[in-house]
Amino acid sequence: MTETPTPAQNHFLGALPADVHNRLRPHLERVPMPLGKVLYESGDVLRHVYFPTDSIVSMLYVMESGASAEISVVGNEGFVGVAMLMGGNSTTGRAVVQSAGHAWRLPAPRLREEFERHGELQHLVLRYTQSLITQVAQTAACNRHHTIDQQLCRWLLLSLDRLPDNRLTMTQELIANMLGVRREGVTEAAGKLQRLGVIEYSRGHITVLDRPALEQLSCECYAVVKQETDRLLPWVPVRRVE
Amino acid sequence: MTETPTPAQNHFLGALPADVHNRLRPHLERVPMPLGKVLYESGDVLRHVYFPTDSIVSMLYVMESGASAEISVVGNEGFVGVAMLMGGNSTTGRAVVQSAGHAWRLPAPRLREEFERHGELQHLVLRYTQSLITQVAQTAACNRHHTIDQQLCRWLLLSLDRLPDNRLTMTQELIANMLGVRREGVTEAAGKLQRLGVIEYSRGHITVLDRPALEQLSCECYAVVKQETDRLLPWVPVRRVE
DNA sequence: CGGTGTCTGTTCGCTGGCAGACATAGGACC
DNA sequence: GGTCCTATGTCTGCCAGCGAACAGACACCG
Repeated sequence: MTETPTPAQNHFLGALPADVHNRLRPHLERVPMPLGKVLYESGDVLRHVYFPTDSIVSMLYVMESGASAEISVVGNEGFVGVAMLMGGNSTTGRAVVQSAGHAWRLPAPRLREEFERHGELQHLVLRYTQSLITQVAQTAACNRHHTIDQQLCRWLLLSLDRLPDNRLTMTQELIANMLGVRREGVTEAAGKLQRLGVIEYSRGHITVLDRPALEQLSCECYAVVKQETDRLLPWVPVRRVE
Repeated sequence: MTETPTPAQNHFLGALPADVHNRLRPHLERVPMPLGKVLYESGDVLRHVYFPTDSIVSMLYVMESGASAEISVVGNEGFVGVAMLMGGNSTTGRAVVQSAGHAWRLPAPRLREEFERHGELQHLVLRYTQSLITQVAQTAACNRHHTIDQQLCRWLLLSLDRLPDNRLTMTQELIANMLGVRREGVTEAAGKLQRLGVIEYSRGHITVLDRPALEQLSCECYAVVKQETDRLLPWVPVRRVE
């Protein structure tokens, strides 16, 4: 990402008509997204929305016991803060930066204003919301029925689709938190993938060597979500299989 | 339910301003909702939306393996077919009548027209959508971390809130499908509740005897969803604790 | 260069829930 | 009243994933 940063590096922003873009542009601010940064805590009022370019944000639910589970992932295909437009102004769950990078930040009232013009932006937001619901729902079913091995593959693929290359920076501990399983479980699953030559990793750096194999080993959930997302968000460039 | 049926028996319809109600009323048709009826199959184009009065509809995801999992529940607080308004026109997942009764049915285009007036109906729909997302997300986390025992309690409470009395008509087999677990698991969990005197059941008829106990035994997920739903849908009468 | 903290690998025992198989029992229907 | 079906109860393996504990190993920092 050495090119000049532009809002269009976020595909949602890139899909907006020129007039909408021009209205929002003055209020968009490029901000760094350091790993682990918490954008919203459960119950917070949403002051800004974030359009990631090369970063990834996870929505996490944290239970009373302290256990957590990832609900959905947001990368350069969408934005963080949908709840703000739905009338609730706040959200259950926590938004955490899961992969460091940058995002464009917009004050919540600016997005709301534009949403209430009932124009193209509203259509896009609603479609995006629908794709989010699909993702969350599939996660629910996946959590019920699939093994850690399968879910790890799904999760790697989801992340990969939102990153510029085939290398991820994240520890097994972090992945375990996202999947809502023990770190040891991830170690074991990742070990299998490593032995199969599908991935390679060391101390927080994962390189995907064989993406097709990953898709093979993943549960159906990845493909289901991807297909529905591509249908609902036709503006997101479909990633070539490497 | 011996009173004359009116649309307002569905609280969502009941919350609409008079003018909106008057526009929709001629197109509303009261239909029976027999147990097990499939309203939508995965991928179907949505032709109608359904506003349950005394019935309950479950959104199910069915996996390739045939295993299923309930994603969300809809009763007299909302309606089935949100996806139609979000721009996708179809859903992933299946909508099944989980508790027999009736609903008001509206042709999808009529609802869409009204939605696109950007008036009060749109606001209500968006808030309702937000509450659905919360429910689905909490289900995902619940599926990951909680036991069958806890989930059964949660599920009974969710159903109870949507029914006129404290009696449910549903077999353990059916509940197992909803929770995405084996029938034997439900038998065991229900047996415990029966022994504790919390419920009573025989051959598909469940009577809840001690609702507070049920809330005690349930995981936090019920309360979380309920609280957020009450916040987002203030028009739904809060049910007194019996 | 050595120390310290972070990340990863591995082990042991335990339990929740699965798979399958089968026994019983209340209703419904003839 | 008998027969059959559906709903429920229970059992025997079995395994994935948990909890806890610990050992090596790389990486950075002073």
